[in-house]
Amino acid sequence: MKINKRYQQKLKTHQNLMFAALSLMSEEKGLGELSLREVAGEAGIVPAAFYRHFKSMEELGLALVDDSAEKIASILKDARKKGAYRSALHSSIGYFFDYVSKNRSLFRFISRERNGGYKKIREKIRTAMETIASELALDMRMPKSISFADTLFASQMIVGVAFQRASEFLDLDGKDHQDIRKLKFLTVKQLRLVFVGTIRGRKRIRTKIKV
Amino acid sequence: MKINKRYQQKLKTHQNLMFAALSLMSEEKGLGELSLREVAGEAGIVPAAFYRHFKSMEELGLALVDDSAEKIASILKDARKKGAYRSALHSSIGYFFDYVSKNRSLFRFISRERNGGYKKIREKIRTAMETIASELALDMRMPKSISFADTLFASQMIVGVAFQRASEFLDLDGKDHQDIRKLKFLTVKQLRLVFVGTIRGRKRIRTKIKV
DNA sequence: TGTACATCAGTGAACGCGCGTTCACTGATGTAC
DNA sequence: TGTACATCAGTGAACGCGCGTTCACTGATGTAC
Repeated sequence: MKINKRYQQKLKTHQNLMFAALSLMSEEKGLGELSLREVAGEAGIVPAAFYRHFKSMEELGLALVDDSAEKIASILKDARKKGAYRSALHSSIGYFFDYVSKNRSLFRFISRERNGGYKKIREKIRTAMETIASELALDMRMPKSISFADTLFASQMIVGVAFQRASEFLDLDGKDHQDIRKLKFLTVKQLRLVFVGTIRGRKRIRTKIKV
Repeated sequence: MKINKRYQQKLKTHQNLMFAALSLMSEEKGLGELSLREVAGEAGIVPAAFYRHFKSMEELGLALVDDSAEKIASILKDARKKGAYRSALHSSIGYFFDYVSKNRSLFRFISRERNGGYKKIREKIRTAMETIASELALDMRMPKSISFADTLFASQMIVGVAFQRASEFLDLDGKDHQDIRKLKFLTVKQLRLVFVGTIRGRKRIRTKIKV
C-alpha cells in the first residue's frame, strides 16, 4: 500500500510557496509588494507552476491567513498554559512579546494586512482575531459578577491591543532596548485599564466627558 | 509688485500630485500599490516631471502624512468645538463617523499605512497620532483627581480606538446599515470602558486575571 | 508482476505591458541692466 | 520701458527590466488490466 508520492510532493510545494511568501515579507514589503515570480522563485518552482497551487497572490494570502491564525492561536494557547501559575499580567506580556520576537514574519504579516492589502484578507484576519478572542475569553478567569458577554468584549480588546502593540514592537526590532521596555510598560498599563474598565464598569458613571 | 507665477504653479502641481495619490487609493490599493506613472498621469503631468517635486513615492507619502494629519487634527478640533454642549459620548462618535465617511481617502490612507507600507511613514503616522492625542488631552475635561499623564494615556487610547474603528467602518462602506450601527455601539462601549478604566483605575485591583 | 495508457506538477519559451529612470529639450517666467 | 540672458517646471522619447499570463511540452507517478 504505497502512499501517494505525487500528492505529497504537491503538498510540500504548496507549503513552500506559503513559506516563501512569508519569508519575503519584511519591514518594507507586505503581500501586495510581492510578485508572483519572486515567490515562485523562492519556493524553487517556475512562475507558471504557481498556478497549479493558487490562482492568484490574493488566494495565497488567504491561505496564509488561515495558516498564520492557526499558528498564532496555538502559540497563545500554549502561552496561557505555560503561564497557568503566573497570573501576573506583566509576565504574560513578557511571554507574548517573546513569541512575537520569535515569530516576526507571522505577526508582521497579520498586523500589516489587517488594515492594508486586499479587502477579503482584511475581513478574514478580523474573523480570525474574533476566533482567537473567543478562545481567550473561555480561558480567562474573571470575577463571577462579569458576564461572559463582557468577558468576550474584554478579550476582543485585549487581542486588538496585543496585535497593535506587536506591530509597534516589530518596528523597534532588537535595538532601542529602552523603547521596548517602555512599550511593554504601556502595554501592561493598557491591558490593566481594560480589566479595570470591565470589572468596575458595571455601574453607570456620571462625569463630564467630552471627546 | 508681481507675485511669483512660476512658484505658484509649482505649488499647485505639488498639491495636485498629493491629491492624485490620495484619490487613486481605494479599498484595494494603498500607497505601495500606486505607480509613479499613474500618479503623475492623474495629476496631469508627464512621469519625468514627478521628480521636480518628489524624489520618490515614499517622499510623496511622507508629505501626504503631514497633510492628512493636519487635516484630521483640524477636523477633530472642529468636532470638539461643535460638540461643546453635547457631552454625550455617542453623539461625539456620531460626528466622528460622519467625518470619516466624508473624508474616506484621508482616513483610509492613515489607517492603511499606519501598520503597512514604508517604515518611515509608519513612524511619522504614529508621531502624528501622538500629537493628535496630546491636543485631545488638553481639551478633555476629566475629573480633577485624574492626572494629566493619565488623561494623556486615555487620549492616546481613544485616538487608537478611533482610527482602528474608522478603518473597520470604511470596509462596511454605505451598505450593511445594521453592521454600522453595531460598530458604532461597540466603539461607544469601548471608549466608555477607557473612561471607566481611567477614572476608576486609581486604586489597585486584586483579581485573578490571566492572559 | 508486467505492460500500456492516463494524469498532472512542473518546465521553458514567449508575449505584450507598464514600470522607474535618464536625458536633452522647450518655452514661459523671472531677473539684471 | 525694453532687451538680453538665466532659470526651471514640464516635455517626449528612449532604455532596459521584471511583471503576470499563455501554451505546448515533459517525464515521473498512478492506475487499469
